[in-house]
Amino acid sequence: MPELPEVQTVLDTLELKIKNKKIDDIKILYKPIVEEKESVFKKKLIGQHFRNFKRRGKYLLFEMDDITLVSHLRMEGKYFILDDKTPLSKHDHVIFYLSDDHQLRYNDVRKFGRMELIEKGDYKVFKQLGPEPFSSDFNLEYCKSYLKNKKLPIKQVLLDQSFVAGIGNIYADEILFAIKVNPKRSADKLKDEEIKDLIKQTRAILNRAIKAGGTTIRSYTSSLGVTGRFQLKLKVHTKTQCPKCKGEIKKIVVGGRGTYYCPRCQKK
DNA sequence: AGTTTGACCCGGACGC
DNA sequence: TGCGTCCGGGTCAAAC
Repeated sequence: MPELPEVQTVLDTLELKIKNKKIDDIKILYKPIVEEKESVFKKKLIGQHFRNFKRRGKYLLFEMDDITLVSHLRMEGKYFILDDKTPLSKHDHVIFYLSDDHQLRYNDVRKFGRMELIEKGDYKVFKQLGPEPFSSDFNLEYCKSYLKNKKLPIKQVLLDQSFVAGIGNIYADEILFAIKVNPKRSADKLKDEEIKDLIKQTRAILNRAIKAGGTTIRSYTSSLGVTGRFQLKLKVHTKTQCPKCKGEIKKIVVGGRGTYYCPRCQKK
């Protein structure tokens, strides 16, 4: 499940591979992935070059000459850059034929990913998104006022993209472990010091993961696809033993999501 | 009106 | 081998 760091890694890898490449043709094999009508999508993108590569939350933004292609990988979306001779694989859904005999292929086992076109600079599709974790908008005042009357478990709030953009299930667990807060703690019960730490650790963990993603870029192979699979060493998520107290890591369900935490280190 | 919950989209993995 | 259930990111509708 790509979260902010993986999306950033995918973006950086694609920038390295296809910047300024032109789209000659497009094939859509599974229509619901693309929000636009196929004819509109093709008409607006064919002939355009990949100029700039940006990210907002977990969304990839490909700025073309006249329009921006927005892509969300959801659970398992991947991009592959392959030459024309490579046979299609089972879950390839959208093919961009590039002008250099290569293809950018969107592959998605679950078919949950989505693509859409927006006019350049028209960010109203992101109006529900909260601040970027690295931006100055994600600060103590903002967090305090957002969390003030929230009775939901803090884990659930971390996953809410309107609070802060880009955090998913894995990093939410890691962040809460880092700040020693129980995932079920009511969001309004975090102390100022803990909120401060939440901001700090969120940035630290995402930064470390992005750095680890750099490894992914260097070791990129076309057959594995541009998945941005992170290399960051996890401390709680999917673990059984706490690296701090050596106690047992528990798995529970919070807000319908599998949640790992250490009952001894993370206070309710 | 604002907040919270739940269904939905899909197919691989897993249990029986 | 086969069937049923679970999982999950984001969206949207329904319920509170």
